[in-house]
Amino acid sequence: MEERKLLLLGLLLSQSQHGYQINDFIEKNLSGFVGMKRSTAYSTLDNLCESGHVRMELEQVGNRPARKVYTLTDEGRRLFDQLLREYLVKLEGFEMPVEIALMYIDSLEETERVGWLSKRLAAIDAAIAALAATPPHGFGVGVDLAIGHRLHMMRAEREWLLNLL
Amino acid sequence: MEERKLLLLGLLLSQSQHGYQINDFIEKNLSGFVGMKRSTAYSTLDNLCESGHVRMELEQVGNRPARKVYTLTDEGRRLFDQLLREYLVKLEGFEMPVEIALMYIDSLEETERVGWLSKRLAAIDAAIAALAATPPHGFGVGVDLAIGHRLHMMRAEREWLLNLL
DNA sequence: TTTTCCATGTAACTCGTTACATGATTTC
DNA sequence: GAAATCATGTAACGAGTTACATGGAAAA
Repeated sequence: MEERKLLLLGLLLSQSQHGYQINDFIEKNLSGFVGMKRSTAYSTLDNLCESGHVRMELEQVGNRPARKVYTLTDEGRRLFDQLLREYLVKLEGFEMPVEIALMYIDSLEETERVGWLSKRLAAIDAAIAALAATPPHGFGVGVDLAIGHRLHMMRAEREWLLNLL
Repeated sequence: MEERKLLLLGLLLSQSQHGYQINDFIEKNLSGFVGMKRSTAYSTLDNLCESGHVRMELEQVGNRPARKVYTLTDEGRRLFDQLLREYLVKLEGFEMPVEIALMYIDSLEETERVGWLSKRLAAIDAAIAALAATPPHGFGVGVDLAIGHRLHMMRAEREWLLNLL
């Protein structure tokens, strides 16, 4: 959850926003990069509110369901600072499901082995192409940096696969 | 869960084993690579038993708690084959928590930014050294292949960090 | 007028971890 | 006699997803 919290707190750094707005931003600008679902954002925002890291105000527009506008509090800013540093050094995420499969790859025959690895290669190529095609957002240098990181890691896998094949 | 199932089914491929034995093997040979906890293994084995993918037999040795010896069934073998192929192509695990932090890295001042990134670099170096030092197990080519993959990915991050700094 | 967008949620479920509990046996 | 090892679990919790539910407003 802490990871999602960091994401949300960060999005509230620059401006107060309501839940839908945040989800919208994520979907339109970060989909394919961040995989947080709508309901998760809503309930994480609730939690942050309960813990006092964000403040919530209702905003009525016409006859629609009231918007819940969230604003970062001082404690929220402090939590952000802490989580940012924590995740910057935290070494997690290197475990990849594919590695479990690789452990047992010699239970496949040569031809099939090559076939599935090639399939993986094609999938990675597609993912790289998709991510590389997303335009820079002007949201900040950091986002492009983060996407650059992801691309670098995917290219590394690609290289590894090619070498194996 | 499917990922853990693949791991356990795979360990039962070569021979029937009881829970403690499996946990022991993982701890002694795969710790630092696979992060599955003991209770998780026990309950996953239970599930596999209920679903008929493994068969369980009790084995009494002296006065101790009976060993539960698990054996792969035909359906279990089929599940293994399916999961193996599935995870071989599945593109997941590229999301890394650090990337969320990277998105917001420009909220740190130059000096601190460099400091934390250097810390990460040191942590990665340590992790690489630890993993590279684990001896080959003779368990199968696959395990070394999987560890090689992990090492490759960690070195890729290291490279990326160095380039950034 | 039908579809899409706006804006929120809840309930049920899965997955996994943590901490706890038990009790015999072997080793120091 | 104390500590580590053998061998199993359960209960409670946390995090997240899925599917479902609502209902007005704008656009096609």
